[in-house]
Amino acid sequence: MDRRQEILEAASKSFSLFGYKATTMDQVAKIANVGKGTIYTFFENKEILFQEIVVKLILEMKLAAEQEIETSRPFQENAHNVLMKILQFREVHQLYAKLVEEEKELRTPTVQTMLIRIEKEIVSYISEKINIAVDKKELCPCDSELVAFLLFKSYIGLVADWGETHDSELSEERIAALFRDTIFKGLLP
Amino acid sequence: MDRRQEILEAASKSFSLFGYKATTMDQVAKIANVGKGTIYTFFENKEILFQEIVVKLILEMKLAAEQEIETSRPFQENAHNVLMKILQFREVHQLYAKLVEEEKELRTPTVQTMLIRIEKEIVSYISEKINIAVDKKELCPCDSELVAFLLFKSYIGLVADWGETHDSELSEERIAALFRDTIFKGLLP
DNA sequence: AAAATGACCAAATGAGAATATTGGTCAGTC
DNA sequence: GACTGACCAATATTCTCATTTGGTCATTTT
Repeated sequence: MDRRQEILEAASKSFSLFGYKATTMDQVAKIANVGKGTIYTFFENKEILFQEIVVKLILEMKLAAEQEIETSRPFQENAHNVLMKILQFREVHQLYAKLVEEEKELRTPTVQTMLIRIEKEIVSYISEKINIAVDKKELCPCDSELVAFLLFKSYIGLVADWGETHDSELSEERIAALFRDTIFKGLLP
Repeated sequence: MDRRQEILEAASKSFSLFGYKATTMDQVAKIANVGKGTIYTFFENKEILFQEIVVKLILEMKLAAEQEIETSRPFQENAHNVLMKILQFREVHQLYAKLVEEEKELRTPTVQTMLIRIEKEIVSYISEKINIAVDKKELCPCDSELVAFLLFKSYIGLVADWGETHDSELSEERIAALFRDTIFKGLLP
């Protein structure tokens, strides 16, 4: 069997279960049934190995997002579904959730860097979708990069931070209604 | 002279200069030219003393915000000015800036609690202003609490977090334009 | 000979004892 | 009776030393 692939799977499993810092190369070697040295013939170091796994995570997330899109539906609805899916991904996907947790508690710098990379990817993905919608005249022309950033940060804020200052969680309908009445209303032609 | 007042000023100075954790009661006593025990005749404990100072900070901030408001101008403009003022306050005001820093680096729980309190106060202040604007038919009726939260989180995100993922800072005009074209455009009657 | 291995090493980390500081008290001073 | 600062338990910090870790490379396996 492909040793490289086995190592990737072992590392992915360990990162998902214990996080970046708590995963040792010895452990990865053991799970992959491989000598530790072998890992280094395929991956320069721990961080590079991690990077490759994060790239896979990003692809997975994009795939999950893409599945939420139904071209016949209005942009607003697709955008809402995609953003909610991504935020749900953040909580449900083992690896992503673990990294968010590690960043909050441990502040591992490598994890921090990688999470920023993921966020950048998300924002640029949304930005592309906005550009497409603008071309199709579904939206007014706008600073798509900025609007994407605004949407992402707003959704994160409402879903993840609202609980910090309020007792009850926000319902998805209330969030959808807010965006319908504010940002999207402003963006429609 | 008023001993209570002297203690407050000394504590305020020390909190601003060194943060909450690094400020010792001995130090406050020394700065205030007062025996340590005296502090405890006016304030139950360190946290209560801190609270009182934070309440003052909130008042100061509300005052600064209020000065940005010119009733003859449209809501949008006032809101932008108030929010920018608050964010500037976050960076410029010695005590507020120190607390934000301490929260980021040290994670002092007391500071965390107090910052949440300040944020709550800001959001509820903006929420009130929105309600007034709705009454005056300057804005559509809306979920003012949510819209205030959205505005605050968005502004914070754009001013404070944009730099994390991008090299150049956002200009104030670009921010203003974004909100004009999105959220506010949606809120206007 | 090419690929895989695991004993090995310097550097980082962790445990935990020893020490110093801190928030808070209260017997005594003024 | 307002005020003080030596005092105390509890927490925090520093220091030490043993362990663990990422990464290498001489040796073994295929």
